Amino acid sequence: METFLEELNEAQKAPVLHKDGPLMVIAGAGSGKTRVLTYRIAHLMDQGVDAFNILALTFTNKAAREMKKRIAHIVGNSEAKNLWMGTFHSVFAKLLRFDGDKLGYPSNFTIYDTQDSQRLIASIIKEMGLDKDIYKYKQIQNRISSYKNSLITVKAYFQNPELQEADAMAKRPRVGEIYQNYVDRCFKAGAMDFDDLLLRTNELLNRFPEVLLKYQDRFRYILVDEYQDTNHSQYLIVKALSDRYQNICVVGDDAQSIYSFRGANISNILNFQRDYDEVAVYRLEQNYRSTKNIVNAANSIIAKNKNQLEKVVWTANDEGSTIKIHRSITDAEEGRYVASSIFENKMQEQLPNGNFAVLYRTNSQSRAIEDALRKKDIPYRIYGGLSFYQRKEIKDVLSYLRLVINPKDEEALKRIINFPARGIGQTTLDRLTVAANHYGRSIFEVIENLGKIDLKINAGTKRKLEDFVTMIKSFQIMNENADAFTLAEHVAKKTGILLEFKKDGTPEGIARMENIEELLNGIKDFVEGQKELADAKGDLTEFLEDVALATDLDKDTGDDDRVALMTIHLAKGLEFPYVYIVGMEEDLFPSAMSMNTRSELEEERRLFYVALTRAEKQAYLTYTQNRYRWGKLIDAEPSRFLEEIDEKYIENLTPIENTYRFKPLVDNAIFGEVDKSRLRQSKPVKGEPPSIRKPNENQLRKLRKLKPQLATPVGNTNVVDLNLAEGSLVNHTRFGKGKVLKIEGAGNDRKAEIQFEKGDIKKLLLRFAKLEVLS
DNA sequence: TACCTCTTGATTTTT
DNA sequence: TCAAGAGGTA
Repeated sequence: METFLEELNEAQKAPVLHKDGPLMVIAGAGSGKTRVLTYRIAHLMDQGVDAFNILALTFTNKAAREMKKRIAHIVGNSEAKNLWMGTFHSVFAKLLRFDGDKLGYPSNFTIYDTQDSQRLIASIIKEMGLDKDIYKYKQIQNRISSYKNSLITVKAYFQNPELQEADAMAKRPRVGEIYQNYVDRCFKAGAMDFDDLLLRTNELLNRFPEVLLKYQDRFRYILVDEYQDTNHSQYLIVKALSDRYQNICVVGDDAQSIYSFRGANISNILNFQRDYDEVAVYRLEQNYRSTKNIVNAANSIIAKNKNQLEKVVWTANDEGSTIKIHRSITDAEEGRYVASSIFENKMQEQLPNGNFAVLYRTNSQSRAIEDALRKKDIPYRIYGGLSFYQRKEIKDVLSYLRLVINPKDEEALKRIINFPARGIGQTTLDRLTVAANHYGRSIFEVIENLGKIDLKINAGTKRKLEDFVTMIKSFQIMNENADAFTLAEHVAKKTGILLEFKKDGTPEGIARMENIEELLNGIKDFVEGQKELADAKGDLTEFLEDVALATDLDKDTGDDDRVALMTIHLAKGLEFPYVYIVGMEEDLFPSAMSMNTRSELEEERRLFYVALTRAEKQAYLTYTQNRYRWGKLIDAEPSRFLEEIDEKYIENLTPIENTYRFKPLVDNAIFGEVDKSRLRQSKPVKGEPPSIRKPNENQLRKLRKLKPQLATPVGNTNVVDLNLAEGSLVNHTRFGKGKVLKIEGAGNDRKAEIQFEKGDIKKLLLRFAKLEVLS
């Protein structure tokens, strides 16, 4: 039975065998921390601990699923199914479905995603008659979110003069009122936002000792993964639940704390030893993932940070090759470099696409990489960004389903009451909202009672509203007997939502229809999967909860073999033989928004550390000298992080002196490229990820207008053929007036050296430069 | 209600 | 630069 212990090294074995009392495992990157967690749980079960008494909190639901599978395999019975395992949000959502009624929530409460929250806040701001330029809904939402994560309730807010003053200073004295209204409206709608799932759990455990006791007694062993990324709210939940038995095991790496922007508090892990008595501390320092070169380079970077727990990560793996640094002229060229390098490595080593990952700081960087990979016919998949479930058509269908489960769900109702169009306009909706606020009821209830309320709504509209309610109610009746798939399919057809996109006939409409079909397939899979589980029925509530808390990583990727594109944040916990970290430039990475304080910069550095330590065999760092940002080509400087790596571990593929001797970009006349990617209707590959962009109606309209111009000879002739000579006076959109000193190169490579009046001498590629010839 | 144009913000990361 | 939303007009 215990043979599985032989698969661990001594350092790993110790925390696995530790039985009772608090323990902390400081696990360096790639040191097998998931392994320790998995085996610890298996060992506990093997020692006779009931799976029902174990709670494991992971960072993604996918991680939880995989761990469960692994544990089931190790212990060799079906007990693993009874483990409570998942993200904080999904575990406590489940808990609140049982006991949330004590706080006045229905068990079928809706989970509002960020977009729902923002829309609600926007409409509250509007209803309050506030200036939307001062009260920006996204900023307000952000504020409210951080209040909640710090357990600052509305009441606490109004008792805290400092907070109120801070908002008043920012010329937003009514933030508190917005907060109040927002909380009320969510409650009335039977909805919780992401932060509520944690906040309300805290409230529940604080206010109801018998509930606290019940769960303390149930969760005798608690394990928390990625403890460095927990926020205050999560910290308190863990503290409360573990208080009785003190069997708390946290695993993490302070060097990989990268979520402070959403309230994660690194001091949770730094102070763990102060928070609990007689903490056993274990360190996992041997890295099994990467080469010596990568491990050492990463160590040299993180050493620049001041605030950290002591540890030395080392590896017995091969030396490996140096980290390659590559410079390019533009972001498009950077993409091409990455694509051809992947292609080369693939061919030389005969590797599958799945061995490669491209990591970036911001989602918007994916575009240039995508274009290049597509050109080389290298299959890829983008993770994150606009996720499948956030797409308009998907949210629309889901909104109908949400309304079936919880008719009070205001945001869902507002989305679809007039989509597809059924003659219920904004004016009507406004009147309904006013009435709903007045009576303290939901909009749905107001419509149900139209006859009893005096509203300025004409008979025709009233009938349409009643029809709508009748339709939703018919779905509710159906939901009593049908499974989620049957119902969803019925809804998609009956509401006319499928037809709406079908008849639109544009490529965009077709793509949306296909997405809905994919959603239906997803629901089908889900229903079939759930039926196998003991505690699940495959009903709609379960599905909606799954969806609300799903991340892109959770979505089944299938078995197809693709290069992975994602942000560094999303890559945490993953590993790839070959990793390309692109956009190593100042203001991008480190981000311009995160260089104001030392701690922000240290977080960026930890982010770089995370990025680099994803690589097993080979890491590439690339940067460019010019990059399109905000629609403009801007100068970029190499990231300071490049200089922070010890020289021993790196190799510059593009020495400084070669700055302007790059190969001509013949295949990339700007217009040619943009144009082609827009015109071409990308054929959907099997299981094509939704993130591949298709032209939408707006783009097509523009394209139609553009066409005549594009019919003229290919290439940016009007620019390249500018009547430009040495001595010409020119005007540049950004740099102002200047005089041409020298012209060199030909075709796409043609460039001019210009002395600008402001004093700078710049060398500009003519096919990019926005120049007007003055003489 | 459909269609069009204009304005605005986005490019920091996400459960 | 691009996309989404707001607002105007027929």
